[in-house]
Amino acid sequence: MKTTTGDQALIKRMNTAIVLEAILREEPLSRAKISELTGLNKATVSSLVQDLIDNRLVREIGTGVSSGGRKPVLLEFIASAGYAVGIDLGVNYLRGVLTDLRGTIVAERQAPLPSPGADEAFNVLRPFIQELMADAPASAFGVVGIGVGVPGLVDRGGTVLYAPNMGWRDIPLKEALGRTFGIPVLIDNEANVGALGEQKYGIGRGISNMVYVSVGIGIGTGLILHRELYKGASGFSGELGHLSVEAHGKPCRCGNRGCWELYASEQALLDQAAELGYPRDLDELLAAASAGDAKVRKLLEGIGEYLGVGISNIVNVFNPNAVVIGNRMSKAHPWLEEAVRRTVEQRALGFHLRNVHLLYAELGERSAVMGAAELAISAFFDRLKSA
Amino acid sequence: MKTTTGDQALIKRMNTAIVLEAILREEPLSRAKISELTGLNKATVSSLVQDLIDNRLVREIGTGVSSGGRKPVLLEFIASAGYAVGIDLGVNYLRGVLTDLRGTIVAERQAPLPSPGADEAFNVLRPFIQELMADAPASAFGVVGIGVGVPGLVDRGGTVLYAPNMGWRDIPLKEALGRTFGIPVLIDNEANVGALGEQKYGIGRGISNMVYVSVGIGIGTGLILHRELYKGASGFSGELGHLSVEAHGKPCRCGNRGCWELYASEQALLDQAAELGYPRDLDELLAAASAGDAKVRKLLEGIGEYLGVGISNIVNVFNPNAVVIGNRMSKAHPWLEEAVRRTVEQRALGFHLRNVHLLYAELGERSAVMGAAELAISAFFDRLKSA
DNA sequence: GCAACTTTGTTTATTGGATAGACAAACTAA
DNA sequence: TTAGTTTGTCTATCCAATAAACAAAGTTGC
Repeated sequence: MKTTTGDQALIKRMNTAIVLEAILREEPLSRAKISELTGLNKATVSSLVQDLIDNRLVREIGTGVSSGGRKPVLLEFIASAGYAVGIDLGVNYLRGVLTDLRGTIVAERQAPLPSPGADEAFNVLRPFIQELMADAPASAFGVVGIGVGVPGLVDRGGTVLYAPNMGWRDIPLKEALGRTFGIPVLIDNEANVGALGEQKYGIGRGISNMVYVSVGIGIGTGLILHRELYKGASGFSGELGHLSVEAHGKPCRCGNRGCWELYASEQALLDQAAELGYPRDLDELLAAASAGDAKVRKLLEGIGEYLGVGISNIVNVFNPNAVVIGNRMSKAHPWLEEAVRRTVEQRALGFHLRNVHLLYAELGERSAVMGAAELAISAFFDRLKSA
Repeated sequence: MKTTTGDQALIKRMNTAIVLEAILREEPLSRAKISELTGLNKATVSSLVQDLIDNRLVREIGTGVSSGGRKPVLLEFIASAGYAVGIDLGVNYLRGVLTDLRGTIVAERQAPLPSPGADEAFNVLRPFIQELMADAPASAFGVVGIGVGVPGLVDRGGTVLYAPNMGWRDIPLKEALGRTFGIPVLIDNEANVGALGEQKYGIGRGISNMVYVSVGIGIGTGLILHRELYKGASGFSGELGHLSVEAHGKPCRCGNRGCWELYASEQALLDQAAELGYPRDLDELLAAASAGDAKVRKLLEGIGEYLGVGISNIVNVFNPNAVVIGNRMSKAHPWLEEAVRRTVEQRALGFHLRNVHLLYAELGERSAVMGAAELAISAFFDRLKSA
């Protein structure tokens, strides 16, 4: 009597999601067109659209041009029905955005993170998020969530199990932020959110199987398989930076030997450059390369080759549609590209090469923040679907 | 008027599948228990069960013991409602089973494959399958499909793109068999079907994320992620045998260098053994190891270590619940186990090690045939669900 | 052996979402 | 002005699931 007939409700939720997604994909759109596109009956579409309008997610924006009969009433998604906070928590910086529900940036902030201690970081993070949230205009749903990308392993409960470069262990970040702000909080690894950012808003838009390689001081990876972030048995996976590419190579702090990131990361580049007397600074090295410094270019080519070695492995293992290189090293793109491409073409299996694209992050330093915001946005849509 | 009310039908199919799966999982089962287990209303369950009985998939097998009231009527799945053929097409052998819908072997056959040419193979394969099908008892659905595992790359359309050890290129095996037998045919890579076999009927029963490592002359792998075979962009993935573990190691025929299978396969073992004057035969080497031959044991330990190197990579990349070592080398299990375990514990990331089990194939030489049969069985169930 | 209680499974009336088809409104084209 | 087209709503109907009542078949305690 009170229960909504169990599964009758499910099919309504499914169809509502189908209608909403059609609008999101092909705005502006009439009811008739939605019916045609989705195969749902016109009456069904009308009813579901009315619900969406009542829920302030969709609005009518006037009539379109006639195609020989009554003019269609065009519908659009109300992107300003809610806002999301995305945070990129770096080892020594903080980057944040406030976006609308479509991922358009409304406000943006940056701050240094002087000390990496968890308590200190939290004391900086709290007002930082508060200020971003204060920038949100009045809206139907308000700020729908906070997404955070962190440089470490995160479990399903949003606890940062281990962030070596910050010295963190078992920091219950999600719980702490959730208690402070009282809205949904989503935490994930920096590479995972970067992957999400590029897949949703960047160069990887719409790609089903994509591997995002975050090349910074270390190498992290985010796996998007079947359009979803892949997580392993424990909720974290894809530590491809610790894929051993030299079985008897240098020992790594992770316990393994010959890990990929020892040969292909920014750290590897800086170490090699230092041996030649260059400063330990990526931007200065890139300036030198730009000015024509042959020794630096040679170094970059070496890094590119090792990147290619690891990417060949990735291609053979995942047979993805695209590999996207992101984070700080993507700035070196012009001097890496050729060596990476050549190495991968030499090493990866021919059948797999056919379908793979080697791409460089389009959002640059914003891959992670945008992905973090996307975490919050998609969690919001998921809640809509299941309630 | 004629359309089955679009989505009303979907929910019935979903619920029917839920009921059927409950019966499959916890036979024998009463209607009341199913209602309790699934949360579906008793009346709904009764109605759906009646449909299943009408469709000859389920039957009543008498009453169970009372728990203080009317005795329950127990239901069971009719495993003999149909049969499936599973074929393991090897480089020089043919292995086949006929199973019922639960995967119980009803008939089994083996034959040599004298010449690996595609036409000759097909001439042997056709009567081979015919004889297996002739062994099927009369049943409601008859033989519901043929699954085949082949040692090569298979595309989504069931064409064998490349089987190096058989010299095959672009052989439309699915189409040929489909035309001959007029029932559904499913073709997949040997390692993929092996993974499926172990995950459904072997040591990996019920495991969500599992990597099956088929160690034979080469190394193939089958990835089961989220309980499903993972296929990449082109429909084939998981060529982990060609994961480079020595970036500057031996060149491989695949074009890469230092591929894992060059160091950890049966071929690697036989080559090393031959250098020491041993015969090129796995069984003889295992007999020697069994008799206490220290040199052979040392060789096996070396193979185990290299297996461990690759498995550490797998663990770090996929964070699976289990890694299952199968195919011919699983026979060497007693002399590999310790070296594999030690190496993985040294090299894989601690957080990932927590949840991973190192297992050896339980079905032995039958992993692949059973997985092939499972391909046909699950395709049959999928057809039931969608029609 | 009987009354009271339990459990199983079916029957019946109701609910709610999707649909087909009719229809009204708004427009084009000739 | 008239005929035809397109859009969107309305209405009657269908169908699967459900709650509640009910019948059938047990058990248990005295």
